[in-house]
Amino acid sequence: MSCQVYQELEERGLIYQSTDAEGLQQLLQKAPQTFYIGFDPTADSLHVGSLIPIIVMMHLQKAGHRPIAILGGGTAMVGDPSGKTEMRLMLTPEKIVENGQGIAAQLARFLDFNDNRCQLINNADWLSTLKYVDFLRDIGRHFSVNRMLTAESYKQRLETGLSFIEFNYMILQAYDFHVLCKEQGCRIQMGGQDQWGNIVAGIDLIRRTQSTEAYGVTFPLLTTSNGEKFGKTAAGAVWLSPERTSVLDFYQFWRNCEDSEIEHLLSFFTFLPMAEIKHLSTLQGQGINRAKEILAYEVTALVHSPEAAATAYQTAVNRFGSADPELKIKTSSAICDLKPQQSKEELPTLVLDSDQLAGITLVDLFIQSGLTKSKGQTRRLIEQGGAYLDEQRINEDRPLSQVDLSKQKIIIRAGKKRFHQISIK
RNA sequence: GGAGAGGUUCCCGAGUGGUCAAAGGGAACAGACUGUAAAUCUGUCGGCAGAGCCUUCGGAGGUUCAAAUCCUCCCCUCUCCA
Repeated sequence: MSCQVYQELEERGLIYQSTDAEGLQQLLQKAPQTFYIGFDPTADSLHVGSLIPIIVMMHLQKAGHRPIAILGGGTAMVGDPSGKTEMRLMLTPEKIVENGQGIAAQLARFLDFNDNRCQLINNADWLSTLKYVDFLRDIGRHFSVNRMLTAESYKQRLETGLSFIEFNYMILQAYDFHVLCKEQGCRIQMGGQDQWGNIVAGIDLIRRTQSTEAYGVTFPLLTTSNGEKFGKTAAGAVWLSPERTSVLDFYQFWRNCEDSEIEHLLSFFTFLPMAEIKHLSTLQGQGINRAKEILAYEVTALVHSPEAAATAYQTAVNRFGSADPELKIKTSSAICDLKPQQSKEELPTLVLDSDQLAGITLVDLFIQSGLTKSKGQTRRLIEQGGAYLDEQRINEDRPLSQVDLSKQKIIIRAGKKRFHQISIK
């Protein structure tokens, strides 16, 4: 099995570039390897953009290799200019630590940390105690500025401006790799496509300091058809934490992907066999909607839980109908064990008692639920016919009526797809 | 340190005294069409009220009946020079 893992990744399109595909394959076949991927603690939760690295780690761990997740506690103090057009806001050390804890908890959902099968290490452990002059003499001497400037990640920034602190990022990341190679025998680094320069810098450093051949792999950068970064929506990024992105919204994010993306997304983000994915991707009309349901269910189950995914699925089916009510489309996904029933539904809910609702207008209600952000925006929504109360189009703003208040719950809707439930105490 | 260019609403980018909440494009949102897709078309796109006010054009002052637009100082970015 383990000898197949590189091919598996390749087949799924998870590999964008590789420093030495053949050497790497042999290495992975020969013996269990330690590899590492860095995560920036820029927020206290990961978002869907980090899902690819996580999935790759899962694939490799399943094949018997040992992942190290590096928390960029030290490098976050500097800020990576790669792939960015502007300098990032600097985070306070306290915030970085706090974010790191959130991320660590999330990673534990995906990877097996037992028996040292996976490690989480904060690079602040060695970076924060570095001595500047010593570092320059031992490590800095191995870097050619001329060479660094040719890196794609810097080229872009040379147009708009690059500060020295960011310029150092590459060296620090290379040093991470050097430390991990020396102390953990880690010879493989992986990362997003924009990390190529940083990874290669590490490999060069290791060759010079340790006379060891190290390897690097990058993943493709996901973009939407507009070239936008994947995982950004109107509401911002799609987060893995249910507090930041509700499970239903998370499910819907995948459910609403573009037709043309379905094959990619299934192969990247699910563990379904490739043969099945190929088949699902060829489906047309309602069939492709079933493929999207499978995608949404699988990813939600992975990130949240099968139960949460089932509930989100049920809710969506209640709202929008099922793409394959007779389960004609074959799949190995557990979704086919679920029979959509009317009863189960879980919408994002706002609980208010009747005092708070007394005299409240529909406009205010929409704002309180978070479906809209301002009164003007809500009025516009109503004017344009996109506001609904219990499936009835709202024609004008009005206070909630006695009839509304006598119900236990009311459902408001903005546009076709965004719902919120108000539960009345 | 010297010379020049510039910082405009989510982004890009026009605007150089009133007709500017600020062109145009993108993104976004709503509607129509659909398959909870894409493309397309239509509308919206600072806030509060409802056609009047408030906040916005790097920051702080100033000139003026009136400033994103003029003046002063400051901050930041880029380019060239030392």
